[in-house]
Amino acid sequence: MAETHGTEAAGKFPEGMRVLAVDDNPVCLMLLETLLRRCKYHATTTRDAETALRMLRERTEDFDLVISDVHMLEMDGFRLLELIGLEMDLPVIMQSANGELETMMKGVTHGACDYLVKPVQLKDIKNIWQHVVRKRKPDLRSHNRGDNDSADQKVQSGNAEGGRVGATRTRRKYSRKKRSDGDNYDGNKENMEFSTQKRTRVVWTADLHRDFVEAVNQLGVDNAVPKKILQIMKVNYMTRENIASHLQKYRLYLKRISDYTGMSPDQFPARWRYMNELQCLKNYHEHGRYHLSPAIASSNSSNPFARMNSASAMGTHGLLPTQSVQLRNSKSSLGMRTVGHGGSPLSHAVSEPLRYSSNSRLPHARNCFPSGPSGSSLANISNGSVLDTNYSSNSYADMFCKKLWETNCGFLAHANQFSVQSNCGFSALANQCPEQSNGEFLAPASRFPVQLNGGVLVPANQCPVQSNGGFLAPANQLPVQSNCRFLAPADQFPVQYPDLNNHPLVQMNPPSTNLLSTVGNTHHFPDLGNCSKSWQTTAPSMFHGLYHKDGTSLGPSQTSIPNINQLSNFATSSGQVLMFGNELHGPMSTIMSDSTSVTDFNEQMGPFNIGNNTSSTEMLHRSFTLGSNSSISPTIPSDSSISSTFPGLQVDSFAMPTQMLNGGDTNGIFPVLSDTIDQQDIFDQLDDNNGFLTRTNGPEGTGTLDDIVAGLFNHDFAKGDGAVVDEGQEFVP
DNA sequence: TATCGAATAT
DNA sequence: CATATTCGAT
Repeated sequence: MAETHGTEAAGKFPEGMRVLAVDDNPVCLMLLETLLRRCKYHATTTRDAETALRMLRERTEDFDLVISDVHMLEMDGFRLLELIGLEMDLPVIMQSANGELETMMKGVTHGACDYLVKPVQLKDIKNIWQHVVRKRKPDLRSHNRGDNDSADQKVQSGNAEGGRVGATRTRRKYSRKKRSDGDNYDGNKENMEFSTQKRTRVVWTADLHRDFVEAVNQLGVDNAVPKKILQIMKVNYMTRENIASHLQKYRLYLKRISDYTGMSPDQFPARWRYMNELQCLKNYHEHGRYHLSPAIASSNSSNPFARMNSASAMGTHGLLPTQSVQLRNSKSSLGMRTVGHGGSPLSHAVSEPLRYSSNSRLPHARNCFPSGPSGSSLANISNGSVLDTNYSSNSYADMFCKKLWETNCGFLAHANQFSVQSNCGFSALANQCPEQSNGEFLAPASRFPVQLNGGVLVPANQCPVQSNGGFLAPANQLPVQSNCRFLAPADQFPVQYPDLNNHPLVQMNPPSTNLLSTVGNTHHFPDLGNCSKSWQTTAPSMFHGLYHKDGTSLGPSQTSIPNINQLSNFATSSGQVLMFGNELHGPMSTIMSDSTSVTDFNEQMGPFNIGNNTSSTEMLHRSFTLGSNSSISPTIPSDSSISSTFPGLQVDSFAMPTQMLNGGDTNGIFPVLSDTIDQQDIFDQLDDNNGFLTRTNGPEGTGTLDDIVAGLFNHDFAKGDGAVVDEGQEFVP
């Protein structure tokens, strides 16, 4: 059989193969080394396993294969074998003078790819390179199955899944379905039990998941079945079962989304874009401008709505309604989980939610709690600071958003409340809607939110001509919005509200840190050394109950929390919904390709990102770490993302609000002027955000935090009804 | 621990 | 194939 050597094919492999030889017997070791050299391998020798392990750990990639004696003083060869099997993916050959079958069996079942009986001879050593090849090219082995390759034989004979033994870690090592293979299952079972090699599982990386989602989209959610998905994905090491398992989880995830929104998953792009545009409008209203980025805006930068090509707009952050959390320790996620916000202080206080099915752990309201703006909570609100405490969760932010949309942004508004439409609204310009033979107009996708198919036929008589010559497309012409008009009256727009009348109790911990020293209403940050930055508080709170008696910030130790069950359906540990955006990437591509990158005020400005998980303590630390003026401060994260987004861009080492960096794609958030990031602008935004969160002198009902929180609790704090939350007390509205 | 993601069973 | 249960982690 012609062996393929993979990457070595071009070279002289196996010549120069790097072998680490371990034997505490110097004579044996020397003999082994000699043999290795004679085979033109590159041999490294050591007399103790500890050293070998250290060498391997430090530079795994410098070795191709390990030969170890079984009987050694300090560390048994089997132990070494085990550790190598666990930590790295190297072929290991055991050798000993003991030719007992039992010992050899132990070696092989513990993951050794070969077992040599001393005295080792040249012919034994000559062929060991095959183990390396096999290890590196797992798919070769399926072809090898049944081949009479001598080195193969030994390995395969003890294992039903010889074709997969020793596969790289991301590959399945064995599979029960192979039971029906016909060969000796009992023996295999034993091997499984004895095997000390890490059991390999498919790890769904973001990339894999993206491919998966693409495949699902390609097939259509309803038609997507594991087998077809697998075919499209073309991942040779995965089984249909792997896909099925993931699909199961993915469907549950989609279900959570639709439960949350009342929309089917494919309706999301519309909603999303709508939110985005509302945000844009809001920014425009408040600031009278859009932030166009000369560095990144393309030629048709006059289209202020076409900014779907930012990661934030794509949903990696920001515009997605923020989430409440199911409290638990953080873990990585593909975004398909119920939980979020790692390290919540409440994690110990909650129990596992009801499990209707083990893969669908539907969140129980009890496991969720709302919190305030980024890194803050009621405690922070109470003293007017926006500092971190241990509270973190997003559902307040969510409600906050909704309130703001309602009161400020016209989320539930009629079309005529979108004044910006007069120049750049949702209406399609007539000359961009080619008339069809049937008298209808084909609106370009970029003008309408959900035209996954590249356009929509808008009957002319349903598109009232606007003063600018555009047509206002009614939502019912937009395919995905079957149950609501795009510019619909409020009652037709399915905004999800939390059930504020149902308040399960949730334990809340008081903040564990108090980094602040308070001077007047300005907070200083002692941890920051010489840093002169301070955080101006802007608003005292009406929530007196949240003050500690001595005036320091204190959160409620127990309070009533609105039932936010509806909001708890998706969350990620970072407050981001990573895969969500990715999933939309495909459907959105039509829009994106016809879009212009526009830097708006970042998500911080609006309500959407308030629930960012980035603790503001951390943020402040980073933000106000003042670097030298000559280089990028290492404390600034995401430098690389900046520079990759803006090649050649000089980033001054100023205080960079981390949260902005985290808050989305730089395309979407950085005010970029003349190829430099405008520091002042960032701080302006930051200040504005802070003010936005905490101002008290806004128009009535326009979304001061107190207004909103009061609203959440159905309680008129403004009337001075007094504290409702106190330490150890239950809040009764 | 509780509870995840993936594997496996039904 | 869909759904439920189990498994192996952390």
